[in-house]
Amino acid sequence: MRKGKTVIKRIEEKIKRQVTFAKRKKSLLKKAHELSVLCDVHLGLIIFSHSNRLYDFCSISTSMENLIMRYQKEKEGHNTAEHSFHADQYCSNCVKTKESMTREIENLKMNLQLYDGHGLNLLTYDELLCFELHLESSLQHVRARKFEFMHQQQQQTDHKLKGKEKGQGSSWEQLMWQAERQMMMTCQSQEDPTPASEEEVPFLRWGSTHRRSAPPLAATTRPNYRPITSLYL
Amino acid sequence: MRKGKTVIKRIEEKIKRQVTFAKRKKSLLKKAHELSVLCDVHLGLIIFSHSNRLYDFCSISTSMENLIMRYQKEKEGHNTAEHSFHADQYCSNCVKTKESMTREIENLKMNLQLYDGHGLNLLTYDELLCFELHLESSLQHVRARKFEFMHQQQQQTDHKLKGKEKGQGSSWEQLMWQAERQMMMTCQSQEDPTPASEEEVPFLRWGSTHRRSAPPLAATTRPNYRPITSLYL
DNA sequence: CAACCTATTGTTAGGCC
DNA sequence: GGGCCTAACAATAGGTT
Repeated sequence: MRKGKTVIKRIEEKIKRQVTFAKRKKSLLKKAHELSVLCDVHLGLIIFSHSNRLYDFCSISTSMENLIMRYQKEKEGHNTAEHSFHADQYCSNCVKTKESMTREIENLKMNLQLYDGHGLNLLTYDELLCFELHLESSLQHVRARKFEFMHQQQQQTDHKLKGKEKGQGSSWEQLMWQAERQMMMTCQSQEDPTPASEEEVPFLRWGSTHRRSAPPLAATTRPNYRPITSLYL
Repeated sequence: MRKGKTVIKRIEEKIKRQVTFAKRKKSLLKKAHELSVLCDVHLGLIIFSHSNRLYDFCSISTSMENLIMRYQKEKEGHNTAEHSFHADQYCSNCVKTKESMTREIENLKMNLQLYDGHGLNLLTYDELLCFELHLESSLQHVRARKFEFMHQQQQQTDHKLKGKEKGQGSSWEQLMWQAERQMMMTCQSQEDPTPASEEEVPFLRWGSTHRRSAPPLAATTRPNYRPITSLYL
C-alpha cells in the first residue's frame, strides 16, 4: 500500500496534509502521554493547527503554567536577549514581576531543600562547611529556646507549688539534667529521615508527629500561615 | 525479544526508566519535528527530565515564547470569556497569581528564618523538639556529604599517588580522623550568626566567605542547554 | 473530520559494547 | 548516557465507509 519510506517534507496537498495532521497529532499526544507516565517526567506539548486551533498536553502532577515558568527560568539564564524581543506584550510588566517572583521562590525552595539534604551535592566543600556551621548554630538557637521553654514551665510549676516548700533548686537541677541529656543526644547517630515529600510544603516542614493546622501556643501569636500547596509541582 | 505489548505505567526500575526516557524522548522530539514539518504547523514541546534538565523542541518559523504567548492567550481567553473586560482580565489573573506568590514567598521566608533562630518563639514545645530533630538530621546529611567529598578527594589523591606505594590505609585513617574531629566539634558553642537580610535572598544564605551566584560544583552538574534546532534536519 | 482496514514502514525493549 | 542490533510491537499512508 505505501510506496516507500516517508520523506519528512511539507505535504503540499492540503487534504492529505490535514489528514496526516489529524493522525499524527493524535499519535504525538499519545506518545507524549506515554513518555510522561512511563518515565514519570514533566512535559508539555503545545500544537497550533493551521486553522489556529490549540491542542495541548501536559503531564499530570504539573501544569502548563508551571512548565512554562520553569522553561522561561531556564532559558533566561542562558538567553537574556530573548526577553526584550517580546517586551511589546501588553502584560509584560506582570509577566516580568511574576518571573522575578518565581525566581525568588525557586531560590527559597532550593535553600529549604538543602535542609532536607537535597542538593547538597551542588555545594563546594567550603560551602558545605559553612552550612554545617550554620546548622550547628541553628541547633544552638533551638536548644536555647527549648531551655527557655522548660524554664518558663518550671517557673509556672514552682509558682503553683510555692506554698508546699518545693524548693526552686531541685527544679533547676532537674531542668539542667534534662538540658544536658538533650545535649548529649546531639552526637548520637540518627536514622536517615525520609526526605520531605515534594508534593506539599506546609508551614512546618520537618514532619511533626502531631500535625495540626493550628498549634496550641502558636495559634495566638502566629500570623496566619497557610500551607504552601503545590509548591513543588 | 520483547515479551508482550507495552503497558503504560510508571517504570519502577530506575535504570530501565532512564534508558526508556532517553529513547522515547528522542523519538518524541523527532515525531514532533516530523509533524511540524510535514503538516507545517506550529508546535512546542517542553520536557523536564527527572534530574530537572530541560529538553525542548519548537517548530521552525516560530519561537517557544511566541507559542507560550498564544497558548496563554487561548487559555485565559477561554477561562474568562464570559467577562467583558478584555483589558483587565489579563492582569487580574496576574495579580491573583502575584498575591498567592507573595504569600508563598512570605511562608518560605518564615521557614528559612527559623533556621536563623528567628520566630522560634512562635513554635510550641513539640514543634521545637521536631525542629531540633530535623536540624540534627540535616547535620547528618551534611556530614554524610562532607564525608563523601573527603572520600572522593582522597581517592583522587590515592589515584595520583598509586605508583608511589602510598597505601590506601593511611589515607583512610587520615580521613576517619578528619571526620571524627569534625564530629567532635559539633557540641562546641558557636557565635551568633548575623541573620540573613530580608531584602534579597541569595542562593546561599549562611554567609559563605566566597559568595557567588552559582557554586562551582554546580556549574558542571547543572544542565547545559543545547539548542535542539536543526537537530533532525 | 472520525472509524475501520491492512500492507508497509517505523519504533523500541532488551541485549551488548 | 550513546551506538548498534534484532525481533516484536506500534504507527501510519492510503483507502473505504
